[in-house]
Amino acid sequence: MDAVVAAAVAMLDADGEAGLTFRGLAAQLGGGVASIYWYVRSKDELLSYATDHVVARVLPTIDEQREAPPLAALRAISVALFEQMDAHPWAAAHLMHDLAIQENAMLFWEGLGQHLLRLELDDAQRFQAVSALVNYVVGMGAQMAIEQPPQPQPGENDVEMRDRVLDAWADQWMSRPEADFPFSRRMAPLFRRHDDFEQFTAGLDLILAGLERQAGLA
Amino acid sequence: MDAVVAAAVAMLDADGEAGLTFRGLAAQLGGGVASIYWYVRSKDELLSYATDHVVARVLPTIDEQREAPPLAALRAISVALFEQMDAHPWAAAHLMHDLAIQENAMLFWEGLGQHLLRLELDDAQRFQAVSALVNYVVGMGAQMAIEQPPQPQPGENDVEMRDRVLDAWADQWMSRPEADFPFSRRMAPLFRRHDDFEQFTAGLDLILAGLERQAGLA
DNA sequence: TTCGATAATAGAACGCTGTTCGATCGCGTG
DNA sequence: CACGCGATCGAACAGCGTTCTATTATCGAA
Repeated sequence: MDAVVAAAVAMLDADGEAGLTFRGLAAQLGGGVASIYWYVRSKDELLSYATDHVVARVLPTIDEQREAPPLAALRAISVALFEQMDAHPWAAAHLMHDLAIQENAMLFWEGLGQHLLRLELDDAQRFQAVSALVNYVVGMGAQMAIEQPPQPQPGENDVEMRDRVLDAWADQWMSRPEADFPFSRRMAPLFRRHDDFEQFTAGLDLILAGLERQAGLA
Repeated sequence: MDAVVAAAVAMLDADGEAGLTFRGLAAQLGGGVASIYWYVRSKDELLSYATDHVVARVLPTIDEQREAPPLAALRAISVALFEQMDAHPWAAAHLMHDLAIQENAMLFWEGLGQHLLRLELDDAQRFQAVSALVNYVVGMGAQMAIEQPPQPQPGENDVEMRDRVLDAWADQWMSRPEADFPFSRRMAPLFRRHDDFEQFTAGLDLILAGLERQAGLA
């Protein structure tokens, strides 16, 4: 079972979601197609297991942050999940889909929540806060995945592909008339050399700043 | 062409993404399958057109907010897009996928950005802010879509289905041991009667509060 | 009016996918 | 030894997106 999920994760990392097929997975495992169905009920379930498999790697961070100040802990845990989304771009789209399977996603949710219990908020605010944080992290991860399509041109390394994709986006912005798109044109050069991680933390800090104020700490 | 996209949107609204097939779409249009390929290059492209079709309905709001205070305008425009994601849950997953096709998504991005130009921020902060806002709205829309699966049980109206799905989630939380999941168990009753729109705006206001402070307004 | 180019449509087929079925294997227990 | 059960296998099914090639409709130029 672990072997099935591990092989699935490897295939997803290599070729994205379209690259994971039951036939390909069976071939990699040296077995038949139907065998996989003994372990999982469907491809959706397999994707849920695979996603939970990579989410497991944020659990140490959750543990480490147990004694940290609440806001710092929320930040560190969110960053840890984003790093996994960045390393496994296919995962964001399937996170939180089936909590009966995704035990680690449940632990992540709970891990954020426990730090919110330590802030001076009412329960509704806590619920909204954890929801906002989770959706921001997952949404950002999914968006970053779009910018990193798993189809590199032949004879092209990662950084070259990244430059090509970013240039294509920036060109989209620059191709619009200045009068109607002053903002997009102004942002194009920034986007061309933007850093995903930096952009993610900047938005995260906006949410945390709002939370800090709501908790009466700022 | 408009008829193709309109029919596709109708099918997507009815049965979700899995409910849109070229054969079904061709049957609804009273034509052959291959005819659709004269208008779109692939299903992805069709989904991009369909998504842009519903995004078009936020354009009036963007126009109305031209003279509003920047933060209020950012809020109103974001809310308008979320309302479309709520009405068309399939759309969130495809927003911003192909800006060459999704002209209205581009206008939405620009619409947010122009209000950020009116705040006292540097360009990097503006870029990060619009990115955070867009990803939050889209991410939240995608997450809400998960909670609203387009497969109602037979003989069940919308509110009954919603109750059933929400109860299933809340039961997931309540089924964990109290000692390990104090937060989840405490949130379960809130989730059972939570309102998507309220939850969305609460998180949005956190981001806007952080932005307000960053701009030196609070 | 006729003709030819081009926009648009149609049906049939291809290759691939997730999924299911029934038979079969390996192996520890009684 | 034989039984039962966890695990595997090959073959088949229905459906999908996509492509190919042939055919029709439309319309301006001669």
